[in-house]
Amino acid sequence: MWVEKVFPHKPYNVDRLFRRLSMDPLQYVDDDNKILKVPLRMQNEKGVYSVQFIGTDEQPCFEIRGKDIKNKAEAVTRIREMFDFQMDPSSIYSTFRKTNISSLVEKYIGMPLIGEPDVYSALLKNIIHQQLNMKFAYTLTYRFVTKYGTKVENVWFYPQAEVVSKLNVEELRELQFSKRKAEYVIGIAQKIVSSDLDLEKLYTYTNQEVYEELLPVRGVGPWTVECVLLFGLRRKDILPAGDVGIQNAILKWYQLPTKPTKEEVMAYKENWSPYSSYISMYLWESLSG
DNA sequence: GGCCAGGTGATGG
DNA sequence: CCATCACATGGC
Repeated sequence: MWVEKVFPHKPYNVDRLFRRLSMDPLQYVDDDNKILKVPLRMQNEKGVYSVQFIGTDEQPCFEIRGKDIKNKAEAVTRIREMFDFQMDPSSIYSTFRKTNISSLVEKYIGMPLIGEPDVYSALLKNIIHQQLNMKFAYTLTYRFVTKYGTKVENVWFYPQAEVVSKLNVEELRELQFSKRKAEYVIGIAQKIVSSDLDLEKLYTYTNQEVYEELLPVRGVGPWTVECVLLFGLRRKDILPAGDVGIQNAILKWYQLPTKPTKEEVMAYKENWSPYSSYISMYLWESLSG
């Protein structure tokens, strides 16, 4: 067993981190002891790591624990990225200072970007989440992962493409997937298995290149690409302008007469660059408190 | 009961 | 190239 302490910049809003993860029934969240457990695949092996908060917003500190010492460096790096421990709230704040949405920023500054463990999990999850209310989206993902994924030490791993590629539409229909959603999920997995689609190389791509790579894939539209960029690749300047939740949140915070269109949302983005992903998180979070 | 949900592809002009 | 529509089902 090894332990590594990490010290994010302050303020790090740990309550928002735990609150958001708690919405997902697949997450292992121990709110009383401020412990998360994280599933990571490394060298094709599944490992479970614990992340415990032991500081305060003003003096944030996390302890990361794992078993196998040979994976320590990579695990720590990936967990730092997943929970945005390198976040620099003062740069973010000074960017958002100039904008006219200060009440939102004041309320959520210090909330981290919260990533998925890997790009395939991010893609899979966001396809399942397309066009569903959040409650049902989480339920559907839960059914899928608890049926086809793997549980290690009470922590769920999403199934890999090899497993998903062998499913058929009918069995996903039984979980209450739509026919088309089932086709998307299976078709993408088959593309990955046949090497028509390589998600690993996306890490080195620009945002534009990621669009060009993913948009032609059946089942992947602009919203899904943006969610993969934000949650899978952890890009900091993503604002999913077509997202109905973002649109509703902007409607509310700017007290607009009607819900803004995608183009109208896009017009806000330059004010929030290069950190618009944080505004996206704040806006989503503001819909549930 | 009707409208909406952290969309997308297919269709028809 | 753009507008419209079907898709499935839960949540409220």
